[in-house]
Amino acid sequence: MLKITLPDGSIREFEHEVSVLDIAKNISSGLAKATLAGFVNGKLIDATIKITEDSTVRIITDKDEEGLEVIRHSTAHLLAQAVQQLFPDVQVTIGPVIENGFYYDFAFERAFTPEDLVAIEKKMNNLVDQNIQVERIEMSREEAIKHFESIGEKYKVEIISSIPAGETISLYRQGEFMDLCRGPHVPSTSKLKAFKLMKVAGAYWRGNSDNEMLQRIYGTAWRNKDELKAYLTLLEEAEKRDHRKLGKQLDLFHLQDEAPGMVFWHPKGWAIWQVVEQYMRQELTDDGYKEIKTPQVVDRSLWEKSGHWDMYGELMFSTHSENRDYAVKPMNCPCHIQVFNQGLKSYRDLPIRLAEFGSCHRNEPSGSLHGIMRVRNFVQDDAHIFCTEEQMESESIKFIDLVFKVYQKFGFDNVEIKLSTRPEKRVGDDSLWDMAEKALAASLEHKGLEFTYQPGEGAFYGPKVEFTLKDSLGRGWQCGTLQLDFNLPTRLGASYVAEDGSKKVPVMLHRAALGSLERFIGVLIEHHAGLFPYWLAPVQAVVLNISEKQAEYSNSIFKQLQNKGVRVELDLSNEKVGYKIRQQSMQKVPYIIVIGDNEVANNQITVRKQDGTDLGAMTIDEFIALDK
RNA sequence: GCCGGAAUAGCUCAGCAGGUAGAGCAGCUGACUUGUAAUCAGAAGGUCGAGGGUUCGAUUCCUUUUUCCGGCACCA
Repeated sequence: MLKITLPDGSIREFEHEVSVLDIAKNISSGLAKATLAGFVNGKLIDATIKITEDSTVRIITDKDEEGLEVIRHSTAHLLAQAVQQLFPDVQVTIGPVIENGFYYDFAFERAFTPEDLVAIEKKMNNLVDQNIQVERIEMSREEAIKHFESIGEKYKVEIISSIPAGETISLYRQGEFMDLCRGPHVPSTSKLKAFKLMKVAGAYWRGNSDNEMLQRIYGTAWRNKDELKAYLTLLEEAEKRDHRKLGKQLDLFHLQDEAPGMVFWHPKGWAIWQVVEQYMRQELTDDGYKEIKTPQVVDRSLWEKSGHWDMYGELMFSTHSENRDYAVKPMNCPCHIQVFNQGLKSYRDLPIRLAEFGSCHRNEPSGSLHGIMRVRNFVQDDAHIFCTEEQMESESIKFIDLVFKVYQKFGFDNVEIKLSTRPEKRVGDDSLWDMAEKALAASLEHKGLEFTYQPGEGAFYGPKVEFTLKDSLGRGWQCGTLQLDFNLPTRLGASYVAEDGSKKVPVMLHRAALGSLERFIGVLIEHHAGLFPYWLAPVQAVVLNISEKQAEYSNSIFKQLQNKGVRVELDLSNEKVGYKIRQQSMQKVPYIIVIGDNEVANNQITVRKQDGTDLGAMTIDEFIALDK
């Protein structure tokens, strides 16, 4: 007798061992049809595996998140099967689930073409129609190795060899195709109903750039066609919001061949920049920071002392003059320590918070550049806080508060937090790392914030907290950072006189809320799809006349608005109103002010919002007082 | 940096298989003096990313190179 406990607490008894699928059949045929896998005693397993002991069972269908994962994973296998049928020379490697889909890496003598993708997808659909059963097989390590060696799959052999001894080696067979896999998988290929191959790309074997490059095929997979369609629509929406496209359309900035990864800001883009920078400057002042400015080009010896030359020498722009080597600063912190080091500091002076909107250059690998999101010349809302060990937690907390306040102001309220700990290549004693990692975790916990650890991802001088904000399309952008550093102050000789008269090394907090302003403005563009809120809009209003007769009055309105601090433009061009409104609407100007004979006669303005709402006639003061 | 793709007028894009380029919009000129998302007409606009090669002839083929795009790797 076998007792199966279901999520609602009910217990079903069976004479013989049963699979999740059997249990589902016992409940209803509809459920059986929808069954993809099962959650048995806390473990996700195949629907067809026999359960031999009393168990708690949850049946997984496509309604469950796990169900969708299983679908995606099985679609990756389907892809591999199709590829092997079409290209027998291909070796299969790995095919995991990723956000929104999956990929599979193949070793192939050439790259897949878009035409290949079409053929592969067709073959996949064909395999779905054949409704091939998916079967789990367990093997000993030796058998598995022998099997994959016999069919020339050397990557699989390598993977098996890296599976810890004692772990079960499982394979999945669908038709003639058999893949090494932990599972679980859908019971048959007919469960895979909505997928699409997206793109091909190169990817290093095992993610290591020393290894050979494989051919990766990306795909997306969903529960049904509607979900697939919704996802593809989302991608289209994202494409429309692309900051590179909008940057051109809205005349915000440009990039050109002569300065790869460095932005030419146009008046409108720079207007946004100024709003963002001035806002941050105000917040920093309110929070007790002092703004400074430090040199752009600094002698190599400083970077050697700081450790940057060793770590990042290759990625720094350097120059020389009169037998001296210089580097263009890739970050502000070593210079900030120089400012701190001027004059004797007492514990009474701490914390000292030094901020700088300093222009930094990093010679990022060519392939990593991306619009204004990843550039070689950037400015951060950067600051370094010098404090005592006692102060580091309260300073961290203070900064965390600032980050959330600032993000809120820009309209982001979904923030993810990660804590990156000591990397392999690092400077400083482990005892210092212990202390720093603990302090960061403690301040996050103090704020009651949830976070995940990223082991080994910290900076070479200290651990870091990363703040990733989610935009209106749900995409994540890592912007803010908080790093605790005991090392650079030591290396660069920073000290203060403690209460007992001894000299101590201050703790340094590296912190930025927005991160690179270039990147942050890129995120703002995509988040708002170019339709900036009034306070950020580069042009907040445009005054346009209906005919030449109102030119003079329009000009005086324009002047008055400008005097009241509105970023306003004037359009007196000899065009019809409809045309002018269309032009300004496409430029996404929040308010269009139309001036005709009526407005002149009544000393008023007529206001139209970007979305077409007509706010009617009003005075300038009424317009200024509008809740925007 | 690595794999793959791309580069044509200010912008968006055509240009079949080698015979020195075409559209729409913008810009310019003129007419019209306009009431809420495109008024009409005319003229003009290009070393086809850069260098080298094959060819009688190259935007087209080959090659080198730069930049961009999609990924990978990297991201102090």
